[in-house]
Amino acid sequence: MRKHSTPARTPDRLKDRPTWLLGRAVARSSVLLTTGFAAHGDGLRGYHYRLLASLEQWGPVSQADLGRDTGIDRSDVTAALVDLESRDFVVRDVDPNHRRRKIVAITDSGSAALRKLDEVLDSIQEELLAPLTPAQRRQFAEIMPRLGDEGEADVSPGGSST
Amino acid sequence: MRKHSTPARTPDRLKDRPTWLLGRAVARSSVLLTTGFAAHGDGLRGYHYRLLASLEQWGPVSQADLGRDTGIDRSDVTAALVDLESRDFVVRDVDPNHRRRKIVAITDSGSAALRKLDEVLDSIQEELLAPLTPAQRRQFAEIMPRLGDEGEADVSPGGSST
DNA sequence: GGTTCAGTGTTGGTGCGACCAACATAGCTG
DNA sequence: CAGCTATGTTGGTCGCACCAACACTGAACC
Repeated sequence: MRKHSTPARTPDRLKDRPTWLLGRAVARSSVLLTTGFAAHGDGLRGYHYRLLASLEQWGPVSQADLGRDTGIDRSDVTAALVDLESRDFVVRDVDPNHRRRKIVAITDSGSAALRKLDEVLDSIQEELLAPLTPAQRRQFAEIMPRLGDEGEADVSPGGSST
Repeated sequence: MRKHSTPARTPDRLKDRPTWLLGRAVARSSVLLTTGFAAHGDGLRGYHYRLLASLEQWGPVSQADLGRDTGIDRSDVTAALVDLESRDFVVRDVDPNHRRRKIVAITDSGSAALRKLDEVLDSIQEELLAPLTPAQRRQFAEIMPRLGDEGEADVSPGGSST
């Protein structure tokens, strides 16, 4: 486990700012995620989960499409897939029609790994929302999508997600 | 401006998970922050703001204490302070009682920069919360601190904050 | 009074998520 | 065929968070 990071005291100009609040919440979320993944995730990380989830739900696609679907850069997709392939969670075959293209498909053991990660993630959600009342959880579920969406949203740096 | 990242479509197992929702929200928040800072922030980043804010509010402290206050690692504090000092936003003097220690203090131009950043940040908050009704904003303000706090919270990786 | 010991500032790493640029190659379209 | 676009890959960058090691200081212990 890491050390701390939680500030001993937060300046007034910071402590009520929504961006700060969001950052704090995601910090806790990230702790839960990374420690959970480290403990039961078999060395897999956020990118891996997102890729597997996308493949499981929509079936085989080219790497470029996979990247567009998941919002992950082509180069990062490549790297993560190499990893997943070496674990036999995924197979990549050259598209016979488009010989430059590679069609990626999830394997049975990939699906199994996905389901295992699902359980890990589910327990993390519980832990994350523990401080909230049922009513607050409902409010959370209604508010958050609005903050994330934003019609012409077109960019995105920091957030780790998963 | 960057390119995208927003997934074209999100797998079902992901799209309602609180950790995912949080990640999406913080992604948008981060976009606003980095573009805002890039445009009017004079090359300053989150760490800089946090350090200046802490110094402004609680006055001169040693670097180690600064780190503990802000939750920023000693080594990162050093790097950020070197930066701030070169901009004359901060002065560092050797503590006469503890000659190994350096007392950091914010300068007038540092305070001015802080206030300028405050304005940038304020407008970002507005933009971030734009999709919410006044009632939802109140709920947000009540819910988020609970998610971030968490009594024995002790760790923290990912989240960018600010 | 000398020897441990904790704390301080620095340097140089690591990891993760998100990005960008460039390249060789494969298919089209003109 | 030339020119263009798309694909997978390699190899970078940046921000934030973190860790290890070092030289040094001051204080506590014996």
